[in-house]
Amino acid sequence: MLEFAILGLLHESPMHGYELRKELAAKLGSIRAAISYGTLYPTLRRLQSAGYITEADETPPTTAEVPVLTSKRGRVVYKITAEGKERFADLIAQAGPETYDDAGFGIHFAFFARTDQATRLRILEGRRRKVEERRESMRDVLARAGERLDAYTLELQRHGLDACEREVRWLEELIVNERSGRAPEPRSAGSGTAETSPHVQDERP
Amino acid sequence: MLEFAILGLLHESPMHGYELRKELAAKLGSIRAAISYGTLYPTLRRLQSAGYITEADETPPTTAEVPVLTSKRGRVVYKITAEGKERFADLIAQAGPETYDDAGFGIHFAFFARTDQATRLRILEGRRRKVEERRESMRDVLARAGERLDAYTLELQRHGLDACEREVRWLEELIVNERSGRAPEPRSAGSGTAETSPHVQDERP
DNA sequence: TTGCGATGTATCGCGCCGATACATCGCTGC
DNA sequence: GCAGCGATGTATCGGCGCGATACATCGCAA
Repeated sequence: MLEFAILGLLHESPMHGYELRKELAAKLGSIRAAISYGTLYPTLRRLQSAGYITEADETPPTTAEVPVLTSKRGRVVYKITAEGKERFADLIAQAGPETYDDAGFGIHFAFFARTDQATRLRILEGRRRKVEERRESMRDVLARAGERLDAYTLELQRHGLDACEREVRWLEELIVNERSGRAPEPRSAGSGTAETSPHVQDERP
Repeated sequence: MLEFAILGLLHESPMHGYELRKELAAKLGSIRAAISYGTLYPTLRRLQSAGYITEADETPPTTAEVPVLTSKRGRVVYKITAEGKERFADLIAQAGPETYDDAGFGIHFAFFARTDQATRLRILEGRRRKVEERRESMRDVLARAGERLDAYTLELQRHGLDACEREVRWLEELIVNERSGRAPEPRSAGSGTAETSPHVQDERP
């Protein structure tokens, strides 16, 4: 899953680890906490040895040869390879059941701008189905659990049920929009949100 | 974290693994998916060798000695020990920072009926603080990210921000109730939810 | 000049997950 | 009468991801 996110980010521009983590935190802030280094660096290694990313020597060597003696060992910038782009596309296309849990869905959604409309629709509907199942199961618990559960547990279920219902409604909206070919409407999110046009689909480097 | 949940459940009555999983799914349905057996059984083992739980031979031996030859190896029922209850109380009292993330908070909340009021308040406030921080960080992203992020990512942030704001309001309500000494008000959750009175605090076996 | 916070790379132990295997029990259908 | 199927039930394995920790450099403020 993190593999997917990293490939997605490097798809936009080369980056080093620290930067990657910050961008990820910004892009996925609503889904998950910042990625741990204990995950990030091993994953980068794995991606590199799989050939999906390579080290890009940072400084364009023309500027100056000044700092030769300090061995530096500074930041390591990675960039995505052709195989990496292919892999990313595969991961989008496959979209198994793990794509519909909280984390998986969020990450896939965050890269919808690089996902074709049919797949977007498929993922949104899969997610909706999953959240609906969750909702039904919680309704059941709330219905037959008058005695069995204490007041706090019930309150927790109620709050969770509410969140599920909200998410389903949100997904419905997105699905309707998607079917009609529009990108998510800009809506009020500040004052002058720029015209982020659909701009879907930009494969090929 | 799962250690805490298992101890909490066994605190109520002895159970075998499968049952434990189902009860957990019902009690924590709003928080997390059902616990995996790959977690459950090793955890039970760990708890047992730490002395927090023991095997309880299921059948009261008086009923019948009929099935002797079939070696059976059927369900293994566990029950909590005195050390286990102590451990559970410790885990409630400590309530470190991991108590405030999504999973940790949910699990602790689910056992609020066994938690004293002061600790309940402390946990609710810690959680609120954490969600508020998350909310602020997402507001920042939304404010300065007109250009940097695409429409889908923005939509994701908006949905996440909304969820944060709701949770903060929910927590505020709970905190007010808690301060005034009331349990969460029954509210509309069916037709005749029975009088689940506060009934907080039942230590001592 | 000392010290601190941001930037930056890296490892280690371990909790937890999903897949998988396997065995028993009771039901329904042929 | 027995075949198959879904529920109940215990268990292991590989691997992802986390939190803690270590360490090194840079710029700035006290």
